[in-house]
Amino acid sequence: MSATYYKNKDKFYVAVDCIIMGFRDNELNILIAKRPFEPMKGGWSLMGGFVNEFESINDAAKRVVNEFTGIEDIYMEQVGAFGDINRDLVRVISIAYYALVDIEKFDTSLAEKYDARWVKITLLPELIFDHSLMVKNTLNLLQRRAAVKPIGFNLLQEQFTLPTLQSLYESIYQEDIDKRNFRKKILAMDILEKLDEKDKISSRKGAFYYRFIKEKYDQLIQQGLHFSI
Amino acid sequence: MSATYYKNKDKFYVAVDCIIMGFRDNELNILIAKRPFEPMKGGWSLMGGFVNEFESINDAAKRVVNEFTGIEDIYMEQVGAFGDINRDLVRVISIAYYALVDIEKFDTSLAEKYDARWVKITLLPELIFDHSLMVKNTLNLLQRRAAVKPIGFNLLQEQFTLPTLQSLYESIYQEDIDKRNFRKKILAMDILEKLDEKDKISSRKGAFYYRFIKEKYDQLIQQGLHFSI
DNA sequence: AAAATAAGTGTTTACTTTACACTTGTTTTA
DNA sequence: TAAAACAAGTGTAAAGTAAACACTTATTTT
Repeated sequence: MSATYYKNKDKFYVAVDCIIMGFRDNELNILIAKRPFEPMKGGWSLMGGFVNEFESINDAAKRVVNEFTGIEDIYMEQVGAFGDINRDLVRVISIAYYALVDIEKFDTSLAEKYDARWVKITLLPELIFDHSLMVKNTLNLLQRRAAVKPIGFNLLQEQFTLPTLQSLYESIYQEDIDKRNFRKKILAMDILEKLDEKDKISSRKGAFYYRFIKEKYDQLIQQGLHFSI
Repeated sequence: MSATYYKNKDKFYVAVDCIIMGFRDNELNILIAKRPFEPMKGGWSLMGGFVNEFESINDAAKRVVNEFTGIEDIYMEQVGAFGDINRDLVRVISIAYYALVDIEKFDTSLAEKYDARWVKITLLPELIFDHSLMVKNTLNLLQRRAAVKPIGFNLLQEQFTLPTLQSLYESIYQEDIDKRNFRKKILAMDILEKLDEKDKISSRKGAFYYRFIKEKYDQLIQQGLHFSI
């Protein structure tokens, strides 16, 4: 049986579609592009590509994100497989991944090359195929993840202020957070280091910069405690 | 570009692997089978099958679970796609789904046919390929889901006792739960109906049967409240 | 020098979770 | 037929967590 087992089975194109997220102007942004070919030419699309025979799907997703952003070492997580029939002219099974990137590291020359742009998650247009559903599921997943793992820092530069960090979480949860409660909670975990320098751009008084200290986080975990916002 | 776009892309066999869960003897059980063909012939495997060209991956998963259990109308959820290279002789990208079934509805004749058996989740042998990882991820997902959605009832018959329901959650979370706190919480939601009949088999005193009332749950949700264990 | 602006700071209250031990109903056994 | 065995069933108090809430401070602009 084994030799012939696969013989009459169908094969599929397998793609990865990436929900590439950045944080800018106090809001989550997603990189989308005008699709340059049929089907759905001209429609708004996530950044995607096909899986090659000799790479894992994780590697394919990393390759795609790197291709469209120029960024290496990206925090990514799989959202799931989407395989409704008729999602394309030719049937494609697509696996969605979200990626959290520091938008400052984005190679802007690639935006022109691929006709891509960062769009606030609250202002996303309708996307082609099931891409809008992928974004919806991603936000869901991100909300659950960001509550219990310090993944939000992947969206920020190494130094950030607490007001910025708070507005990041507000953008993820799409609701306001009390300033005092937020600071109390995040500082109580003792995973941030306060720096001497202040950000004087976004306020007159200036807000102190902080850094996320991975070692302190690891220590926290080792003590059986956990990150929680 | 469009016409030739797919031309030189690789195609893949796509399978679904199903983590079919039942509840028996106060423990979660998973249906596994001895693989009847190469590669990995004789190894313990989840129940799987290939996706056909003209069905969605969700439908493929439903078809597979029905094929191996005889059960229709199954609660299922996708766990994710697994696509490491070399997971098979011929490369297969597999999409894992978990299914929660009432083990009493299981067509036992199929167990013989497929050399399948229910194994306690705590006593699972090593499974082939990445199937053990799929089970691990499933338990993780199930723990998060069962905490906020009343999906556990899919594993029980229509009538069940509170001690049984509690041991179900204990098996999902793999930890003991306080009897009084558990009852308080589940009854406070007012989504169960107490019946007059008792289960006299598993204790001398007998435990009252309850039923899950979906209408009451829907009402709960409509009030902006939510299920939580 | 006053006004404007966002950063920064503690306490109280409400709610949720956890810990904890005895009584009840029924069957089995002596 | 009484006592022992067994799991079902029940309530309260303490601890911990989350939520609500308003003023002061540092700096720049006018």
